[in-house]
Amino acid sequence: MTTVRLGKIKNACQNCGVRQLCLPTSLDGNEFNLMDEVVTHRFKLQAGDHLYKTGDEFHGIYAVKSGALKTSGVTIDGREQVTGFHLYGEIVGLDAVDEKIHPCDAIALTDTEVCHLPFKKLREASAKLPNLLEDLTKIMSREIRREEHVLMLLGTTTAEQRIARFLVNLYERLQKRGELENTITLFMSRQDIGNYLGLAIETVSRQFKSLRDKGIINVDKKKVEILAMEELKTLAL
Amino acid sequence: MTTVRLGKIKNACQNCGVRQLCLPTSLDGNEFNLMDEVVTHRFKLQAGDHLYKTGDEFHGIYAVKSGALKTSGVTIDGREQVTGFHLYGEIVGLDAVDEKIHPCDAIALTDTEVCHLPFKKLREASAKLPNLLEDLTKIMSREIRREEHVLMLLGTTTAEQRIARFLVNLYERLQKRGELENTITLFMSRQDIGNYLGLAIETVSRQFKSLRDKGIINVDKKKVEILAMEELKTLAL
DNA sequence: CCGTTTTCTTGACTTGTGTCAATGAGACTG
DNA sequence: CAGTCTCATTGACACAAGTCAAGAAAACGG
Repeated sequence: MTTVRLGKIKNACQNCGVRQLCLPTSLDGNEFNLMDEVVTHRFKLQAGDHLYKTGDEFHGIYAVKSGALKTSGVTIDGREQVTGFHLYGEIVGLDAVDEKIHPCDAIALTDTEVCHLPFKKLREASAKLPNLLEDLTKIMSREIRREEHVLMLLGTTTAEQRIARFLVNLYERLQKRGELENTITLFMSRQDIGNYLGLAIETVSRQFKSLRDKGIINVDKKKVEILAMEELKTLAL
Repeated sequence: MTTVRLGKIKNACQNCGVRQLCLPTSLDGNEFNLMDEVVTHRFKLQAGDHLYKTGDEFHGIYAVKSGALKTSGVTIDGREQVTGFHLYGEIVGLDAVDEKIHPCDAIALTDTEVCHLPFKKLREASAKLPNLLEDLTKIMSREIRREEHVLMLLGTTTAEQRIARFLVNLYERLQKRGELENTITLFMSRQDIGNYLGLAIETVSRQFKSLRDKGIINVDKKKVEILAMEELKTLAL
């Protein structure tokens, strides 16, 4: 549970350009050389490690290269609230650009590799590279939409709907990354799922059981096999 | 209930620079002249008018100059879900930058004035003006944080907490705009509030009544007078 | 390897909040 | 002004999901 301090790990990042970040990049050719200046460090986190903590000074955003992270804030009354799960190919830290202080924790859920992108450099490079600027705004826009999506998910819905939507969403995100198996691995705990979906941990457990009883999924520990995707999607409606 | 089409209203926007947008602007002097090129139109909406609808092509973002808007999407199962209320001084439309299509509706809650900021121009100007670029990223970052805040609000909390937090948040936003009265005007319906907070309209009604019985607020139609702010904040915890 | 701790599951019970239904209060219209 | 609509309030009731509690199953650590 150690916070990774920047600068400690100084191994240069070779294969860490925009293209490999799974960003909606439109960069080509020489521009990549410039981009590589932006990416400074690539380093590893173990499950439970903090990438940053609430209140930490903001130095830049992070591209998740492998593994997964959760971001969670602390509500006014002191409870944890998970605000998102971030798979590889996604970006974390965009919520800190404004105030220059991280408003939430980012914690690795499993062994995870991230690339650090100093935001100042990114901005400077964006001024020279129109395409990069476009990418940057798109990435931020996408993050805004992602959160809106979660908001929609949390509106007045049943526990079953939330769990179903959660599974479908996770499946689709993994599918986009080329993972076509029907079995998805939950890297997060039941606690995290419940917290994220606004449900008690027991409810999460019961819903998994209920879906299993209906023959829609198969749950074994952190492995969830989707047996009837169409039915699952119907429940998600 | 008419959608305002761009281009129909072509009156140039005089007092619509960044400074007046209540943005965290750091622009000075001549740069403003460039900025004024970015702002194209300023126009009025009546209560119920759509600024844009889900699926509309994205032409730019909008700065709310007066009044208030709600943004709401349609969930997979066809229900409306309010994702935010936007007071004057705030920006709407940032969630469309990525896909170039508006993922939600933006509807005026009262008579509202907005400025249209073509995003392409904004981006082009940002490449020349480092400060503008900084502002743009900050604004987007702030929007991301705003939504995270709503997420935290919707996590496992009671109806009373949600209503209390909603009122405190609204009060503080109005206060930042220099409105120091203890009476706030809800420009949105109970329906919208309930939808936004994930509560049934009846529950909203009952919670208002309950807070009134406790002597914490005074409700008369859309006017909410806060009698005991400290107690309200305690309930919000 | 066994003891300890954490995480997950399952059951019994309670309660907050949604649903249904009826009524009241304004706002708008002809 | 009565008639129609929409919006808000209030009450009665049911049920989904939270809480409490106990036990099972992994994970961890020496």
